[in-house]
Amino acid sequence: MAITKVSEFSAKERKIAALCKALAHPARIAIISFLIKKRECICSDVVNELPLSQSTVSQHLKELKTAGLIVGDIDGPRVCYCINQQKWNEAGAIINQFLSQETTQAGKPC
Amino acid sequence: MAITKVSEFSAKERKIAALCKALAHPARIAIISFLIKKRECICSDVVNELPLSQSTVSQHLKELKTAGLIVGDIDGPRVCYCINQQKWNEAGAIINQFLSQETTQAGKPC
DNA sequence: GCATATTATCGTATATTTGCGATATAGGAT
DNA sequence: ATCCTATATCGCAAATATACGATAATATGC
Repeated sequence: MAITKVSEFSAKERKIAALCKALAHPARIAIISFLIKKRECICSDVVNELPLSQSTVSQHLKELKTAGLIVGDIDGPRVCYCINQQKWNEAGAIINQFLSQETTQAGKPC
Repeated sequence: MAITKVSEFSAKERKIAALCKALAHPARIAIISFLIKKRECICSDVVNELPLSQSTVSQHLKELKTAGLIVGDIDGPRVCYCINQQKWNEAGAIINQFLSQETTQAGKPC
């Protein structure tokens, strides 16, 4: 790829793309769904739920955490994960604003 | 990666992830925004708009087309691109449904 | 026919992602 | 201290994605 051109796009464009990227793998969609359903759970619960190894799950969790969508609270030897309510709502608002732009101003179907 | 585990997830999870993946690059966000604004345009218009080469833009357009989000209509030597209204709306509905799940049933902030 | 314009595809280089096993780290229990 | 459990991280291999130049394909104009 030589040099990535990501930095040449606007902050908004990069933000939307980054959020979508965090959700661009079925494992991460499944993790989010599971966390919403269970409200909170530890890493090993997720490992039991998904067809992936512990290290791979840990990686996906890290990506979601880096994107800010989930939080991990250390609870003794365990880590209790849950949705970051505020960031989740923000992300939803940003993505939905993009998705719900009006596309039918004129009438030409191309 | 040895073997990708994507197929072991549900169709719904894969669908959401695939749509997000199509939107997971700022160039593709910029293309969609541009198409919405201009209503329709040819490939070279997009090339002039983005800081990327013609071949790279063509690749991004192909990904968006494969995801079903845009359509390319051949118009002589040109290709006129525009948003696929129906698919775009469907995609918005699917993603938004996922994003707007209720996350505050109980009260524990984790 | 030939030249030009527009777009797609090929080939290639590099970057990133995905996935796992092995290992490290940290806390709890005995 | 030692063992066990739970997570994170490292190292590696393979798959994908990003990017570009070069080339092919297609349509138009001459």
